[in-house]
Order: sequence, then C-alpha cells, then structure tokens
Amino acid sequence: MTRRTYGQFCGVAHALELVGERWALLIARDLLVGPKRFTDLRRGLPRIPTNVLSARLKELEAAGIVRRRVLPRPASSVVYELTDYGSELDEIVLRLGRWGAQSLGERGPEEIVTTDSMIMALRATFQPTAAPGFRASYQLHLGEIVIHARIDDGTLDAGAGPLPNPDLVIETEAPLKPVLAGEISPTEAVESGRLRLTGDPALLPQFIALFAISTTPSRPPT
Amino acid sequence: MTRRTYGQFCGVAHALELVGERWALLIARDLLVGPKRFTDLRRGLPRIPTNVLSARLKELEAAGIVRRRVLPRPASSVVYELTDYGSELDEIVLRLGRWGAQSLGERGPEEIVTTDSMIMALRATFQPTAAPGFRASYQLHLGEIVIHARIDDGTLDAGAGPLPNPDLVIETEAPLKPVLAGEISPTEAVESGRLRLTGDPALLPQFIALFAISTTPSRPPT
DNA sequence: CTGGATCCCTCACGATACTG
DNA sequence: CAGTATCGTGAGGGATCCAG
Repeated sequence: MTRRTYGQFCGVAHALELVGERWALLIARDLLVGPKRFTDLRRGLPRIPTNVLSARLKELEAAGIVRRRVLPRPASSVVYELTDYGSELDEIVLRLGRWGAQSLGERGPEEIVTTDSMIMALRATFQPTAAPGFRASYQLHLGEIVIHARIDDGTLDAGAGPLPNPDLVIETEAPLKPVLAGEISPTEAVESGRLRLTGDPALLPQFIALFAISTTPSRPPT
Repeated sequence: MTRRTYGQFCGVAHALELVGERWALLIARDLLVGPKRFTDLRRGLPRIPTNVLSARLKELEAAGIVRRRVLPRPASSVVYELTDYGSELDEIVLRLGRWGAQSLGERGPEEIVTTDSMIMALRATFQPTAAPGFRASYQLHLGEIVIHARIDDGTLDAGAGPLPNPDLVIETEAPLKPVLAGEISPTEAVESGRLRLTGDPALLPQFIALFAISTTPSRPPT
C-alpha cells in the first residue's frame, strides 16, 4: 500500500497501477505485434535494463496482462504473449501513438526506430475507409527494417519481414512522414530517389492514401 | 538524453515521455473535467506531494498539454486547464479507465473516490445509443460526492455539484456498480434502501441502461 | 546463445516543513 | 492559496555475471 498505488478507487488509477510504470506500455506495444522471447523484447527496447524488463514481465503476468509460455519441444524456448485482457490495450496504444506522434518532431540522432514500432505506426495511421474494396500487398524497407502490409477491403494485416509476392516494394532511407503528410508528392518522391519502387508503381498513391497522416487543426508545440 | 526519454522515435514512446510519468495522467483526468486551481488538484489527488504536482504541471505546460492562466480580477487566482492538444487525451483516458475498471476489484479501505473520477467514470460508461431521443437530468449523491448528469438524445453532460431542477435525485452510500452491472435489479435496489430516490422513479431504469456496465467476455483476474 | 539474476549507483519520487 | 525547500528512500539505469 505504498508506492505504485494511487489510493484511488478509479479505473484510470488502477490502469496506471497495472501499466503505468516505466517501460510497461512499450513492452505491451511490442507484444501487441506478436508473442516474443525475452531477447526479442530486449532487441526492440535496447535501453531497458534486463532486471527492469524481467520485473515488468513478472508484474504484467501477475496482473493477467501477459502470459509466459514455454514453447513445445524441440524449441523449448520461452515466449511472452498478451492475454485477451492485455490485447484489449490495442486500441489504447494505437490512440496514444497517434496522439504522441502529433508532437513528434524530427528524428533525433540518438533515437532509434524499431520494427515493432513501425508496424504499430502503420496500424495507427491506417484509414480503413480510404479505399473500399482495394486489395494489395506492400513490402517496406525502411533502412534496415523490413515490414509488410496486406490490405484487403478496409482491413490491414501488418507484420515483420518480407512477403512472398508483394505487389509493390517500397525502399527508402529517408523518413516516410513528409510523403504521408502530403508535403512531398508521390511522383516527386520517386523521381528524387527518395523512394525506390519495385513492382507496380501505380499502387503507390493508394498506399499514401491508406496511411495518410491527418494533420489536425490543433497543433501542439514540438 | 537520460532518464525520462526512451530513445525511440515513436509516437507511443513520445506520448509516454509526455504523460507517462507518475501522476501525470491522473492530473489530466481531473483537468478533463474542467479547469482547476492548484489546491483543487491537490484535493482530488490527496496523496500527491506538492512538489511533484508542481513539477508535473510545469512539465505538462512545457509540453503544450496544460495552460496556466491567471483569472481576471478580482479573483486573480491561478487555474490550470488543458490546451486543445491536452483535451485530445479525453478518449484515451476514458478508454484506459474502462480497461482498468474491468480488473478493479472491491473498493479497499484505503481507497478514496473523488468527484472528478466519478464524473469520468460516468462518461466512460455512458452508452449514447442506449436511449435515442431520451432527455433527462439526474443528480447523484454518492456518499459525500454530489455530481449530475444531463442526458439529451445520446449526448451526456456530466459535472460536479447539484442541479437546479433535476428530474431524479439518486442517493446512496453503497457502490453503484452492482446495480449498473445488473447484479441488483432497480426495484430491489430501491426497496432494500440501497438507493434513495427523489423525483420521478420511472427514470431509474433509463439511467441504468445508459450507464450499464458491459461485462465483457474476457475477464482478467482481479 | 537464451533467459535471466545480482551488483552498485543515481536520481526521481515521497514526506514534510516552510514561505510569499 | 500556491507553491518552494529539504531530505531520505527505493525504483530504475548500467554493467556484469551465471545457469541451462
């Protein structure tokens, strides 16, 4: 009844007692993409001390948010995955990501981008109604990171790694943001070499429409 | 570039850098109900050290989430209010509250209930589609706490304090939860004295329908 | 190599007292 | 009322070590 507890009988306060500790929601962010091993989580969160990761996983497990599971032989490795209750954080984390992204400035020199955070960013910006009936598969190379997005009539399936037969492969080292924000036109982005395409280039505008960044009226200071 | 920062270029990580510190989202919760003075915030968060409250307010102000405003004379007092950007936390806090409330057990002896948390709880459980075209005003006395809710065709206006001419006044010392969860019927709640009504008792079932607690299929451990 | 546990150190937080 | 000042504690940061 000391630290960690707010002493309030309140859903918000209790939620913060469960996932409000440092790193907890970033662990959830990565687990929302899929089950992961301890070391995979470390890779996605390089600055987390291992004891803190260990402690958080125990706490999240005790709270019924994360489940520790030993994979059947011959793998026999340990994976952490979200319970149903933990998975209900999905919409909250996506919204939090959208909210935070609005005041996200330029990428700093020390700031890393991870596979899982990019997948969640794709999911956060996805606009299901942008292209009804549209169906296509994209593969993205963002620096070292390779992820994919399958779109089928307003549904998105985003994940890590390449795809067998992507309709369009988009490669870039530059930030995608200005393109998705409409500051750089698709043709300009391709002609300047900012984006390199493999596959059907006609699918690029749809991609931009589906993941367009809505610049909201209320703009916070960066 | 040390603590407080996660070193990730990611909307979620940045959001947590802005409002992930202890107490920050509870301050936001209370300010979402309305602007408040320093002492009002203290009253709603009795266990927050004043220096921490002070520090949080400064940080939130620097992040463009909270605005410090000096009221015009003769009041000349200082109020803190959310900026437009800060107000966009509304839906996130409500969802977080719903998520946390699912694993909220019985009220502990040390746990307090505050006016603002109850107002947010009302807003979180409000179901706009439960009674189309319905219009009524309720006044609730929950122990010491007095709040009100005006419903008008799927919109809710919840706030602190009494109302001039409420259609129904509901008074209780017991938790409202079992009634809203359907574990206790309205008639039973009234007949047992659990709820005391003043006004039109026929409006009670609508109230329960509007703020019904949806018991979800996935139930976490308390 | 994975999956942690253990160490020490620092700083943010908690508690309390005090001030314009 | 609206905070600032002081001080102790413990969670988190960082590095290292260990078992399967």
